[in-house]
Amino acid sequence: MPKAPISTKCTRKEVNRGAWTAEEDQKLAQVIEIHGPKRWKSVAAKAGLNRCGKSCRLRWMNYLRPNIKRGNISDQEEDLIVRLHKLLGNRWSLIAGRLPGRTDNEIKNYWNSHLSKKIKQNEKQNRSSRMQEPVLENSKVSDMDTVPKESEEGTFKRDDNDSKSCSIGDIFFNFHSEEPLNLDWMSPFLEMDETWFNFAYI
DNA sequence: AAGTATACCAACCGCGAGCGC
DNA sequence: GGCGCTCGCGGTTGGTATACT
Repeated sequence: MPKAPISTKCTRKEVNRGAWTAEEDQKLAQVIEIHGPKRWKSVAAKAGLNRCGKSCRLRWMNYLRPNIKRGNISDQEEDLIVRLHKLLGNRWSLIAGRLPGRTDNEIKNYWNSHLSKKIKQNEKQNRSSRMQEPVLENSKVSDMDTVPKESEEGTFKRDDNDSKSCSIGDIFFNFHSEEPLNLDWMSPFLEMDETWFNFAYI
């Protein structure tokens, strides 16, 4: 008889769901203060919360953690999010890692509700304005043209071998530069993870 | 004022990776 | 090596607030 797949879903009937109460937050924070943010299943049990570990982790990561900023994403932060998304695609945790006090969930929500629309609008405007411009020989492509299509749609893949087409120079050096940059040397780094990024993005 | 549409965001879900046994 | 558990991530859902008709 085949074994049932391991479920990560909180299926216990008695498990609390939905919005967290102030009391639950307090209990969770107390237990984490003592035992640390690990072993979420036991944290939930120790706190006497009828919540699954996953739910506790999410609550801690997005709300209860110290130094969490809420709301009012500044223009600077927004600009950074756009640039990072251009580079990394939907790797929200990496993007959040570059924005102190912001969570991946918040950035993801902000992107989905604000920025994705904004960018689509910009694209439309760019396209329509380009339609009216005369086509110049050897004319330089715009920033948008250097971004992989998938990235625009938010489905940039981690292992995308075509990542060379992402205009990393726009992000790291001079976002609005008119000068073409030779960035071939950087393409190997595009396959790497946060480590190189911490090094490269200052 | 009431009903409907849209925007926002907290929370949930499924999946994959990492780790210890 | 295989299994089970835990964690983290990204996609999605659903409830609430606000705007619009």
